Amino acid sequence: MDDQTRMLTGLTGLGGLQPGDVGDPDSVRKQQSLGQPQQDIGDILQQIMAITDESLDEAQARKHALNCHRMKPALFSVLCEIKEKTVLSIRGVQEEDPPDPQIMRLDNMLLAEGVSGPEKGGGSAAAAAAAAAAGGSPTDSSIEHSDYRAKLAQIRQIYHSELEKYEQACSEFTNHVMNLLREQSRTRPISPKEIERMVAIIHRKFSSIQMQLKQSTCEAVMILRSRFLDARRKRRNFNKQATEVLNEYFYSHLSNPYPSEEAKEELAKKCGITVSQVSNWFGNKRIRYKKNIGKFQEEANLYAVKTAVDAANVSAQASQANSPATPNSGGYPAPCYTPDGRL
DNA sequence: TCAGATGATTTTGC
DNA sequence: GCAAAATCATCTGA
Repeated sequence: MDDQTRMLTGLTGLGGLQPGDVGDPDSVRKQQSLGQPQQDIGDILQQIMAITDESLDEAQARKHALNCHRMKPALFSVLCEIKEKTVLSIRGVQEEDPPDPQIMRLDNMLLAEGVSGPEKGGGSAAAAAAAAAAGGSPTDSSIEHSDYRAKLAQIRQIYHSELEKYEQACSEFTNHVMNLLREQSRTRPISPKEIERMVAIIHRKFSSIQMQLKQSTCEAVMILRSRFLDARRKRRNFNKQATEVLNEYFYSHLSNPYPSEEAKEELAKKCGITVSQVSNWFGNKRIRYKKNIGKFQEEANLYAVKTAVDAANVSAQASQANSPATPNSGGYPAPCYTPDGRL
């Protein structure tokens, strides 16, 4: 059964009209003899066709009369059904979009940065971590920390205010369109489903605008992060005492310059830096020592002597004259050389 | 201003 | 996941 046939069958069911009867004067005449409902449908169609030939006032009056016609709901119902099964059904296939992965990524990032979602220590925690990693002084890091937090709060405020504006605009526009369609549904066949689809289309358009807002916000956060928190930018040399403590450990463990987790923690504590900074320092030191032993020999000797003196002092204090100076035994080259490589 | 030093990050291999 | 190696970005002293 095709759509046209269905429509006519629908009308038949409602008013007794048969397929092929519409537009056929003989059939109309025949239907007139069959009863009032058939005549109604013919009348409605005739009036619709004739409405364009009339003046505006006449057309308005006619439109009103048609709106009040008792057969109108049935006719609109059938026309809506036909629309559902043709144009709208094709659109419907395209509307089932999966969630956009880009939006999900942006949402996750904004959430992680503490821009979207409930206000939390996300950004400030990141700031604190970065400040700690940068190894800056407490005063410096706290200033940068509060500055970063203030800027992040500003971004958050702008983001939420813009988001609210978009949502309000979306809601207003949706209501407007829905009212318009409901109003129009009195004069042309518009089903509730069609209105729902239109609302979905509007929401999609607004969500694409929201995505742009989210993208811009993410960019702003990234710029802020790189400006305030990029550890490379905030690199500070360790203080002299910290470097000495690390060097002492390195040269006194030259055979195996790989401090355990406990040793790293202790060194970090002594130097006032983080464990990962200790790891970085040892990583850099190992590779740079290995690459250019000659350059580091003087330094190695210095620390070897220092270690020996310290050990001797400890021994003297403990009345033990002959304790070993360094525990070196292979692996990395021994430190006690002259700068030209001689023992 | 610039070269070298240095701390941090990224890439690579195990 | 850890370490080596390469690289980056900043600091520092001349």
